[in-house]
Amino acid sequence: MPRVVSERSDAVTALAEVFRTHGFEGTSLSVITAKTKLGKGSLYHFFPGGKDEMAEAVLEEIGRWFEDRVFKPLRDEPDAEAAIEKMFEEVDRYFRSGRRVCLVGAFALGQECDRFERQVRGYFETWVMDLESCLIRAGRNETLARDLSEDAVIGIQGALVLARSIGQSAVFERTLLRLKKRLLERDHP
Amino acid sequence: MPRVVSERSDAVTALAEVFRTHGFEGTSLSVITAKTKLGKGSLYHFFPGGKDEMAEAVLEEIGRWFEDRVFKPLRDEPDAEAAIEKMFEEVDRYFRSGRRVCLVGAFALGQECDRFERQVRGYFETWVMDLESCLIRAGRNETLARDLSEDAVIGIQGALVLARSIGQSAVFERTLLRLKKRLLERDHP
DNA sequence: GTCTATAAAGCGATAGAC
DNA sequence: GTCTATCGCTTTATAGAC
Repeated sequence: MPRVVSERSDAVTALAEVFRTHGFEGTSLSVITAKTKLGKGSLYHFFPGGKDEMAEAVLEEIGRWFEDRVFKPLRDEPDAEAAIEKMFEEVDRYFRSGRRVCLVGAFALGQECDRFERQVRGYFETWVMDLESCLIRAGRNETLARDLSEDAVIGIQGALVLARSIGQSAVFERTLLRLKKRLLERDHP
Repeated sequence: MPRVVSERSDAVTALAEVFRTHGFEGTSLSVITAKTKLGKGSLYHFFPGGKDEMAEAVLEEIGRWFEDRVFKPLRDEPDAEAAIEKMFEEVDRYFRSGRRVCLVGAFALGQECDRFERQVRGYFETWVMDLESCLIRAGRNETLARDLSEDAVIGIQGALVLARSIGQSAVFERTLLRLKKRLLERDHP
């Protein structure tokens, strides 16, 4: 049987899925060892700080993923509209059409919001800011860009809540389309 | 010193706040006894089913509150636009301008979504459906009404996530205004 | 109804052998 | 690096006195 984890970075990927599924408090070391096939010895070797350090590593990985695939393109891609299209593609893929939850969003609603304040706040602030700058580059005025970017990030997070609640990934897909249309509309009211 | 709780219904109100603050998994009996000033004996007298039954009672109370203050007016109030105005007022007050979290939304993002599937699904389905019927009563066509109502519920939930993340209740207020405007716009594109 | 005492299990974390 | 054993603590839940 192949090992699931052979280095720390593999562990982080597995941990992300566990935390997403069970939440921070609901994730016990025993479910972690079960899902990662790593004993406590190895876990504490990789993450001396225990569960907190594991969650921090996961948040860091998530932050890096979004930075590479979403935020940086929003800032740097010369074609602003292409960057927005790409954002929605990546988001849809990442959240598996709404069947996967946003760990940062889930943390935001719980006590984890205080425990990991820096990472949670950073994730959302960056997202809104970079989308805003992209919209400005696309020719929107600043007020509208701010409004639209906030609205889009809010819409994605809210859609994840609703899609999971009523068990329809169609809700998520529909919402992404609506948000994209709103962002790309040339002559917005 | 006055007792915080003297009947089951008082306990439920206190429990709601505890679950909202600590989440389901993060809420231990010790924090419950601390916040409700009720010993384990009384707790298990009121809720023989333990924590699960407590959370169920809380969800029921939340459902009833929204039914009375939000859902029923959306269905029955002759003046559809007044019902929508009322919805936003009640929502803003209930969520304390975004400083308070939606327990049902938080449950939706975690394992509690399976454990309390009926209540979580019911809450959101009712909300979307009743808002939809209200919009139709206000003269919207069915497709648009469906889209707008989903968009509004999503927006509220997403705004709660974002407001808590970046610590600004202004985000929540701004979003409510934007959503209300969108719902009440006479000639929507 | 509310209390105290207590059970049984699970928790995060550590130690030390290998 | 990974294992097993174990620590000390907290957890949910129950029992029985009052």
